[in-house]
This record gives sequence, structure tokens and C-alpha cells, in this order.
Amino acid sequence: MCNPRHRRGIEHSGCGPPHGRMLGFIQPWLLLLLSEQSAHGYQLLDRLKQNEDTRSIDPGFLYRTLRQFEEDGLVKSSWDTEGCGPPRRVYEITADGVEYLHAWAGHIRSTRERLGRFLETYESRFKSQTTEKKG
Amino acid sequence: MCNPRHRRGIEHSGCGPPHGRMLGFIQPWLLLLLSEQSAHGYQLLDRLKQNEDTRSIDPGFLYRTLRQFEEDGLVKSSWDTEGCGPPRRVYEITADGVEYLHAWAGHIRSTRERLGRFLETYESRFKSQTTEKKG
DNA sequence: TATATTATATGAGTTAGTCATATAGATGAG
DNA sequence: CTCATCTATATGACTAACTCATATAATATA
Repeated sequence: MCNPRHRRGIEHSGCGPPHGRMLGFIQPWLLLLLSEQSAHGYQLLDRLKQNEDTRSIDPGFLYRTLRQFEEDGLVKSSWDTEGCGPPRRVYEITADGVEYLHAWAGHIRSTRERLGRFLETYESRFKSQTTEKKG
Repeated sequence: MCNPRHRRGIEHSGCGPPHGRMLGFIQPWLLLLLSEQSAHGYQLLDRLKQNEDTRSIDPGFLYRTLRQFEEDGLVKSSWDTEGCGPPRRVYEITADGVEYLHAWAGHIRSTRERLGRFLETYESRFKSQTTEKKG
């Protein structure tokens, strides 16, 4: 974990620091993956693990999230008992799910802009354009 | 609130949707403001309210965050009993606080990039370059 | 002396996410 | 057949990050 709290003597104890948490960005990835094709939880888990941005997903959280999505009508599921291995609950995205994905993307876009505004202010204070160049 | 959950019939009940929460971005703003000049909580509250991105700050959370920052050595405080009104606890950022602000900015930068990668994938699926243009 | 304003603070609750672990069918080894 | 392992889904318990309501107190004003 490249958590910057492990520098020098700064051992931040409580108050929401640069941590490694997911901050609600596993869910849109789930919907996005399901918008490509239906899949069961374990498959989604595998795919998320192949993406560095979503690598640290917790299986319990994933399954609970999918169930919650279903309760909210964003996906629907059915059991696949054919093929080998134990039965799989296969999730399919709904029209509402797709719509919600779009809304989520909009939210992410605005969050990204908000972060950009913070960084602009920050960089104008400290004049340290490091890896970013602004247009 | 421009919360996208209030469209059509999508009334998301539980599972982390496009909401309006702060997601740990009030703290870097606090440190950034304090890096400009020392201030007491109520002042910071006022300034955050002038920025649309940080408008919805909860006073209780702000004061607790400042105390936590102090416990973590990111700021230090002293009472200002002069002037009018009740005494003010004035916060001053420490060297560790500045360093931590830099680390936080780095985290925000990488979060922003991560959001960008999601949006790229999303947009390539749905071919809807709306307000964004990519380089 | 009542009321409002400025300023700080706490208690209780919720939600998102983490960590550990349970369950169960399928599969393969011996 | 039995034991271990893999695949797959799921739950319990916890913590962190807030949110909402409210308390407290000094000072100012009516």
C-alpha cells in the first residue's frame, strides 16, 4: 500500500487521510461490466482484480452490493445450475441499471471536476505542477 | 441538490449511489486554507461555505476534524480571548500538516486519474463525449 | 432579563467498506 | 467412500466517515 501516511513521523490515527479506500467506485464499475455482458459474482470479482483501480475489492462487499442492486432494481438475477461447479447467480443489468450507470458517470465526472478545482487552488498556492499539465 | 437518484423511478435505497457526500475532501481544503493563514473554526466554516464544492460542511464534523488534526500533529491551536465575542480557538498548520497536505494532494491527483480511467472506459462503451474532450 | 449571535463542542445514529469466516456443491486424490 | 480443495455465494461483526440534532457558553443587543 502506497499510503502516504507512512512517511516520516506522520502517523495519522483517526481523521480520514489519504487512505486506500474505494469511496463508492466499485459500484459503477460493476454496472459498467454488467452493461457489457451478464455475469455472476465470481466472474466480476475476477475481472475487477485484473484492473489495478479495482483490485482490492472485498468479495463480501461485492456480493452484498449485487444483492442491493437487485433490491433496487438495477440488476436482476437467475441461477445457472448447468455447467460444472456449484450454481452461479447470474446478474443481468436492467434498463434502470443502465440509466443509473449514466447518472453515476455524471456524478463521477463532476467529482473529478471538483477534485480538479481543489488541485488548481492547491497548485496555485504551491506552484508545483508535478505530473499534471493544465490546458 | 442535483442528486441524480431523483430521476424517473430510480429511488436507490441502500448501496452507495451518486450521492452528495464529501468523501474525505473537506480535510484537504481545511489544511489548504490553514496553509494560507491561521484561523478559527467558525472562520473556516464561513470560508468553506463560500466555495460551492465545500458548502455543505457540518460544523460538528469541522470542529471534530480540527481536534483530530491537532491530535495528529497536523495543526496546533491556541485560545484567542481578545476582541469581541466568545473566545476562539485559533488553529495554525504545522510542518507536518503542510507535508500531509502535499501527500493528500498527491492522493487526490491519483484519485482524479482513476476517475478519468473509469470515464474513458465508460465513454468508449457508450460513445457519449458530452462535456469532456479527451486529448 | 430575555433574546440573538458567535463560537465550540458532544451524543446518537447511519452508511460504506473491511475483515473474518461460514456454507455448500463439485472435483480429484488416495 | 472419504478427505481435501476449488468454486461460488453469503453472513456477522466491526470500523471509519460522516450526518443530524442539540448542548453549552460568552458576549451583544433590545
